[in-house]
Amino acid sequence: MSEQVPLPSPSRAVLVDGTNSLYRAFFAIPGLRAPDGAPTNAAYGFVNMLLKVMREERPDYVAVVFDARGKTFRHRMYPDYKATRDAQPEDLSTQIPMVRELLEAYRVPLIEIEDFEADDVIATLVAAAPADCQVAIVSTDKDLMQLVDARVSLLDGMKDRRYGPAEVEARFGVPPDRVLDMRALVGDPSDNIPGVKGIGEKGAAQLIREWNDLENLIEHREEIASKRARNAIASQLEEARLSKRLATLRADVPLPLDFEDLRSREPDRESLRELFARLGFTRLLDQVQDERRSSDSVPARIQVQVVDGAAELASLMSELSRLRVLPIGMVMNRGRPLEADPVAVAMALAPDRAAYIPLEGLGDAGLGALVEMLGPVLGRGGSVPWIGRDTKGMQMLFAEQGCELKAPAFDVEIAGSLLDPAGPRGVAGLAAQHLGETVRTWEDLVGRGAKATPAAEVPRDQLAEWLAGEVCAVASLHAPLAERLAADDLDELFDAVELPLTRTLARMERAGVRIDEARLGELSREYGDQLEQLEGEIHALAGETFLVSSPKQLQVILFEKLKLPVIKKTKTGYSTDEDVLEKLAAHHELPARVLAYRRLAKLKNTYVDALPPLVNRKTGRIHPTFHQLGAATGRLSATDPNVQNIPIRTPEGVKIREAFIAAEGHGLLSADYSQVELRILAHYSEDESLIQAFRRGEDIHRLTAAEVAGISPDRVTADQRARAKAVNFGIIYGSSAFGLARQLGIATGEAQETIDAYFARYDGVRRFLDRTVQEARERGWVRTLLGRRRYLPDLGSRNRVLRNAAERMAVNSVVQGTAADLIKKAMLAVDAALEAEAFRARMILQVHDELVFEAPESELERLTATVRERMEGVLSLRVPLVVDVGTGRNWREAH
DNA sequence: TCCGATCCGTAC
DNA sequence: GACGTACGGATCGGAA
Repeated sequence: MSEQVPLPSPSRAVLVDGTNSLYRAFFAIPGLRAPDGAPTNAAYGFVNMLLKVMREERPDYVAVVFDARGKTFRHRMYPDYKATRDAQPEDLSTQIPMVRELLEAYRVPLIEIEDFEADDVIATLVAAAPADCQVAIVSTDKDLMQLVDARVSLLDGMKDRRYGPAEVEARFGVPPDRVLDMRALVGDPSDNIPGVKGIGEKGAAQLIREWNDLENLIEHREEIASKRARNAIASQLEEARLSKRLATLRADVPLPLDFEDLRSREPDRESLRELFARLGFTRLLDQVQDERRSSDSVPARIQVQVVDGAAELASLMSELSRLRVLPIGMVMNRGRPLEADPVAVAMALAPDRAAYIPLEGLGDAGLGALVEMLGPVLGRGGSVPWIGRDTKGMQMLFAEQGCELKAPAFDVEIAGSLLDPAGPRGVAGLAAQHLGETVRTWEDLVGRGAKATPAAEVPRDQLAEWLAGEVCAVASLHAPLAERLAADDLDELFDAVELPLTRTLARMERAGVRIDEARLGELSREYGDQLEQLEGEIHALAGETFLVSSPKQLQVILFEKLKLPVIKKTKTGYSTDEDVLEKLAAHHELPARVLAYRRLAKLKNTYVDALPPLVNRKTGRIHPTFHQLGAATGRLSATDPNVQNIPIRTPEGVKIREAFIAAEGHGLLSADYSQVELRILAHYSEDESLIQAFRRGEDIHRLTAAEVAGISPDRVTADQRARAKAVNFGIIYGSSAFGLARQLGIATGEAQETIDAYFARYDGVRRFLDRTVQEARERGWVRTLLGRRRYLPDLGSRNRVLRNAAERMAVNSVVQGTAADLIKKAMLAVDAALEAEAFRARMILQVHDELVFEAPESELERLTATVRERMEGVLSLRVPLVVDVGTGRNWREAH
């Protein structure tokens, strides 16, 4: 990373004047018809033009804009506007639906705004584009010349012609910002804009050069040298002014989308194939099928060297040690690295050359032999930095073979997620966005879901070509992604936190956690019996049998048969969620039974019965996958199982936590940050009373209650404290009075009073919230303490619901994301200490503000001190960080 | 038969 | 419409 020179990399946008382009295509290519006889010439020409522009511009954003159907605001200004135009040819009109379908398949947004022409929409989009975005407008319409400047150019989609400021001036004799004034004089016969009769292009340019703009020219009309021009202008003042108004583009068109919505996307090749076949576009059909058969640009140029045998492997090794950086990739038969059934490994030796190592070709030793040779190069003492996609998985795979790799020098997926948490994940998406190249996804190769071919059954040459393509794409992505990380000040977060964290997470996942299968078996039977019992009671109360777990059927029973009151609606019907059933319990016995049924069914289905099948038969433990940037805020997420939502709040749920146990002779240690998000809020808000409360180590909810009510903390009731706690969390989540009221079961007005009292007391918090939203709106993104970003395009939405939601996300992302920063750093610090201080303890779980360790019993005491010290000292905020530590035989005891 | 949408509920 | 971030089970209906 650090050797990369940060270069600004401006984004590019292509805005196509669809109406203009379609007309041009219609007249340029006569006669083409689909197999069914429908004319297709304009659609075909249009698509080819679009492809040409996309190929040449490789835009990050793209949109096609059409004139509104029917009249526009210009017709109201001037009833004769475009009065001389012929009606749209019927053969053209019938092709517009085709173009719509094609654009949909290409996943290019089509914009058409009532009352406005394409030009106005384009002008609005140009204004909305990011400041550093290079915009290419595809049109031959002269009105668009007025938009040209250093970052905006006009492109002729069919000819190789580009109008920048210099070209515009060469063509019209005036710079782009004077084009309008010139058009005022010249007019436009095709739009029926009058202009000033008697003045042509040459004369107009001269006049504008001399007098700068129309109004100045009019003011000094007596001084115009040429008598003919003087008279013409004097007699047609209003025509000139009207012409200018008509030619002026509106940049304030209300748009139904945000500029971010224009991000280029991969086409839907299935739909394209179907469309091309239907329309008889055989050349395009062949192209898209070729892409599917063999994969396009990147792999097509890649040389694949298949390494088969010890001698070739040895010669590859000598080549590797000379590389500055080694991109490495792998294919596994099953998704999970720990149940590793690796099929092949590949390395990019150059951006267009890869070595492919099928593991079955290496004899019995297979991967082991390869790892043994690579170890010295890529291991902790090794000299070659390595990069890849899923570098955590790679480390797990190697570690299983006894080779612990050093942390990678780059990971393209992590880099991509850091650059934009909402951006594309896989190599294909990243290559499309950052390289403008097409890379096949794994699904392109093997298919999706149940139909997918197992990796081992894919023919070797296809597998080799695919993996070589991916690993070469990784190689090509390295530099541009690194540049963008540096440009966005994300390089330090990436290098110092996210990259080393891949190694910590790999260690953690390999460690896994032991579960008490016997105990879960007992619980399963117990819950099963109780569920059967409850189901019987529910059916009896309902007077018929039905599927209790079906909200749809339950609705019928509750609201139609029993005529219970409807409390809340969902999108499709009446809600039967917990809230509703609690309220209905006052009317009838049945809802309470359903609640009990649901609670037990949830525990049984989601945890009790789901955990045992996840036990790895080699290790006897479960090995959850931690997704390093699983949440948009920077938090981890976890799957298989999601260990981050194991129950804890109810007595029944706690039993599941008790089934997470330590190995023989070991104990579990749980360390969690106390009130970390509120501490972060205190830090950011610089609110003195919050800060002081945390410094004094007080019960923050009790104190909040006391301060808001203006009483002393020891007089706070349980109810007051609960309310304060809800407000404290509500602040972080951005909840409204309505939401708070609903949660606390109080009136909205009362909730509002509590919130008002809170902000009156904690005005620093109010200022922090306002500042955060304000800055986010200006920049389009928020950032955490360590610079992690999240883009919130909806902050500028005209839809209030979307905008409010984005404002809540802005605040929450700063707080939640900063907490994620903290604990990630803490994980690195603790993990480093475990290694440096030769602990046998292992970090095994992370639950957002909690770390869980497993250690020999004899180590627990020393571990407690080390973990607390590292976690509390991870960063220095305006308030202390406090960590609560507990130990025990199972997770409940430890927590 | 498979898959996505919907509803619901668990955690922090 | 109304409280942020996740994952996942069950059901259901439409597509294959």
